[in-house]
Amino acid sequence: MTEREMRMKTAEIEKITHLDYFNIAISVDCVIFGYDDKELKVLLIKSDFKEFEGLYSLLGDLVKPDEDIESASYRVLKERTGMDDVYLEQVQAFGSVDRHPSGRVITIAYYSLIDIKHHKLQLSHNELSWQPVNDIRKLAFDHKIILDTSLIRLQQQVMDYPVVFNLLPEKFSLRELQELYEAILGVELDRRNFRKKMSIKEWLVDIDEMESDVPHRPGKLYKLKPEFRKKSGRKKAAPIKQMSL
Amino acid sequence: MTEREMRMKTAEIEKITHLDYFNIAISVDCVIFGYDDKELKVLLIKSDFKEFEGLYSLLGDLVKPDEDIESASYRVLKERTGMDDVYLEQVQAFGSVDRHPSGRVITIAYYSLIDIKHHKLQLSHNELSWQPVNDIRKLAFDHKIILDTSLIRLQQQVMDYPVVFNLLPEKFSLRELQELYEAILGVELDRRNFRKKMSIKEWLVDIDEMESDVPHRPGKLYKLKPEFRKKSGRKKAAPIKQMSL
DNA sequence: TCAAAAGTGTTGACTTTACACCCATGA
DNA sequence: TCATGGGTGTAAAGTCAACACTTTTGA
Repeated sequence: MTEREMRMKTAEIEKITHLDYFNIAISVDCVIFGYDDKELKVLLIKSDFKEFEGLYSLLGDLVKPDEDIESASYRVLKERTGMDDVYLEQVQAFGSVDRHPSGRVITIAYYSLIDIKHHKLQLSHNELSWQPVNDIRKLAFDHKIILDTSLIRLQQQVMDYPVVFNLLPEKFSLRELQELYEAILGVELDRRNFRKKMSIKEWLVDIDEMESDVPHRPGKLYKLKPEFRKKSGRKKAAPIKQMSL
Repeated sequence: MTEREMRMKTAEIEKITHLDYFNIAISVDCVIFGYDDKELKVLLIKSDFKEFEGLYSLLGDLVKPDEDIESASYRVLKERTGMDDVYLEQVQAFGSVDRHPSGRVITIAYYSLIDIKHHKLQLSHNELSWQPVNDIRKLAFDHKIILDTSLIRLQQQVMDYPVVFNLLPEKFSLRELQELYEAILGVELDRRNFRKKMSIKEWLVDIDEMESDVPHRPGKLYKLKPEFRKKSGRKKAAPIKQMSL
């Protein structure tokens, strides 16, 4: 690189920096929750940014000018998990001036609930990994705050609406369901009271099958009644033309 | 330089790569609630967009590149109401591609609760007006949806936290407080049960004064205990250098 | 036969709702 | 003296929390 080229680069960056003073980029970040091994997990990726070397971050991308923000988060989900038709809900926007090292980027956080078993796909590829929510101490950017906020939101939702089923396979036992609630809420629940409450809510249908492969008395299996199967997803991701990266 | 380091983007390069995407404008819109004449009201302005001639819209502005989104909404509030130190809370972002006729604008909605009596200022100036929330049928842009979403959020908050006091003067009677809850929630409440609940919550302090100017037996006046006076406002608006418009 | 979880009801504490009368004030 | 809301308690219904024993299965 000649000195002239070096100077050019500087000038170019100068111009960009200036431009960027008048412009704000907007991204979506997805807090993708899964449930496995009796723990609530979240899908993370090794950060690409030098500034955050060694840290993980949420999955996100810039919003394209011709794409709804909800579609953008569906796109990120689909690109990263291969899954479509998932539960997705906006949490809120995060927009501190200094939250992103390369400039002004306001991000809109979404949280998503997926059945981790349906995934298993492009994991070892990029540096994606499922990590237990409770073990996470630090993330790139302000992603730890986004995660914490999303978890609180999930905990609130879970108390009122039948959303946790998006984290489970279609058929599940009451024990699995209770353990999932316990993992999300971080509390222990009384089994009899839990079952009573579930039967009052009338969310479940007994499908007359039993667990198998358990080292103890098998429990009945249930499904969520179809009328409660709201993916909350009104819009699907637009077809992906090209994989980013 | 290892291959991984090569693959790692620096912040500078990231900035260049994604220059294309700095093409979306971002705004805040404030749903400013007030309470007067036993009705919940919202502060609106005549839209100056041809596309929305005759319609009102929420108060908003573009976010400046060097300003936090929360500060931006404080700024809008201060510019429009002259009030500082108000209750303000983010609702969510709205980002449909076609929500704004003059281009791609993603907006972040905030709702605010103010004491309408402390306002009264620059009202007749621009075309600001307080309108009863229940009478509003149509607004410019997607502002009706933003309003509806904000109202639902307010209703949820009100059930759990002592926020309604931001809509009242410092001293108020239990009747006024109850009427306010009724206006927000759109239900009638039982007076005895309402008073019992308030006394259990222990939010109020009896200031040993009575109403005056009421055409009936005066009630006691109360204040909110100072420890509950959370404006939720961590950040104030940055000092305004120049009035927009 | 042991370990592990399935399945199942009752009681007391607390919360919520419904409801009615006398009182103080201003017009 | 009348109209208006202030101020107050109780009982019944419903919800929530705590708690233990028998049964079924696989190892």
